[in-house]
Amino acid sequence: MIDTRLLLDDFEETTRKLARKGVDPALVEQARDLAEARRVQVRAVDAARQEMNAGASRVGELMRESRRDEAEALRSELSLLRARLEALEQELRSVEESLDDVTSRLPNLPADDVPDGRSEADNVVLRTLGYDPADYAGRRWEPHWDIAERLGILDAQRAAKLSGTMFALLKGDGARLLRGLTAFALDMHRDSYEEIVPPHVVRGEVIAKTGHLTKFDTQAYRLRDDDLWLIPTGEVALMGMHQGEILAEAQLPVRYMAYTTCWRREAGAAGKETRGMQRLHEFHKVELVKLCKPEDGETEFQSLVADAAKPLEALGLPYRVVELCAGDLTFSAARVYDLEVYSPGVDRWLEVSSISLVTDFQSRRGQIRFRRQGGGVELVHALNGSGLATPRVWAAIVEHGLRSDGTVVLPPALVPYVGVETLRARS
RNA sequence: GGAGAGGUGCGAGAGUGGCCGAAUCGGACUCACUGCUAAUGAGUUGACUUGGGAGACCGGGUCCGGGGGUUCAAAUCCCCCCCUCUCCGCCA
Repeated sequence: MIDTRLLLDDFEETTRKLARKGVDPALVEQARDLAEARRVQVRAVDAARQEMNAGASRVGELMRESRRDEAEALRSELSLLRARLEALEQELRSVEESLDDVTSRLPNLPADDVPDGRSEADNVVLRTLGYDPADYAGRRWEPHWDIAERLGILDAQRAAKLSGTMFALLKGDGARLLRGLTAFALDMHRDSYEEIVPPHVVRGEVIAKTGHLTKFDTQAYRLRDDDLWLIPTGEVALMGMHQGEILAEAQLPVRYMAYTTCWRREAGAAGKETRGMQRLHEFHKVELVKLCKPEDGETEFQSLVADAAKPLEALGLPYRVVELCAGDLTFSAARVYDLEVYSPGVDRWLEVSSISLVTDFQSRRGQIRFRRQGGGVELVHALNGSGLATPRVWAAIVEHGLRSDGTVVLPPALVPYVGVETLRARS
């Protein structure tokens, strides 16, 4: 959530920034009015409580001095005051509820230099690496699902039998390729990120504070008999680790990575772009997250982008870096770069990593803070991004490695991890 | 899953209805002493919120695992939940 102080102290500017993200100014105004109403109500409640507290200690004094009659009289007086106080408190709660309801619909502010724009069409390609259209002319490319089925490393039929559409079942070298990819990515980042194996099932409270469980975000699967949820991304577990904590300045930046399974309901996503490994209810991913001081956010962001790109380069996959325009930014992000890998099989750029600078948006709800050396407590800034999302990278490797004889050559960097140089159909 | 014990500030730990945002010890920070470090002495040291002030700061309110309740008054009494530890059971 955003800082409600911004609504009160810097309303014009905040409205303008949120408008770039497509937020109706009327909603911002509504939030501001409620924030003001809350302050007024807080003052009223505090005044009543002050009176209450003074009266209560006066009763104590009178009792000690054995002035029973006076004490009794004051007690019944305070009894009435208490009723009034409770009414005021009730009103305050109701204002706070409305305020929370409205502010929970306000996204994070975009960073100032994020390009204007309304949709995906206005996103800016910052750089393209390793891609030459000429490389793909003059020969036939196949989508990975066809190649993989032929090689017997992906079995969509049986996955559907077990679990329905948008699930994958990998076999043989396909399974090994997945396992190799994750080990490869984890090794690549081992010096800068601490590897974590978190629980894959978390409390509703934890996931809610990461912003992945709102009225509008119903991606996560819930366990039927418990208030526990399957993580839609490792970010949820990693960001949840320090909720409610005040870290020492010297601990920052915190850099974690985790290889986890991710589960997403992907409601409404059925259809054409879900074939093969493009979009799954269950997939595997190495996630990177950082917590840092506010002033280090942009630097950490750029290095996170570089870190996320490193495996793609090492695997020799053509990719591009896209900066999302203000209107296309995700709800909690101030800045997002997407890494997209070119897929010759479908002739499209597929998002394999989305790197977000979340500033203090998540840490405010999660109360993840740090104490400055000289004193003073502040919210940490948070960043996250995929270090390697396996399904689409798996698919890209299969498509790019395709040779005319139907076999698939693996990138050399991966060979030690998979144990073979070529994926071929089992005879 | 069953039985018991317990959750208090940065840490340890006292407090069982008003004098408690909270003893004491430790840690950290500041100052003094000192060539430096150590030691010693003095002092400071929770978060959030609201009001005043340019600010240093000052006043009010809330918070003793979380949520309800009793009471003029709750860290303290009652109920529910969460967590930790010990023992038993089960188990990869």
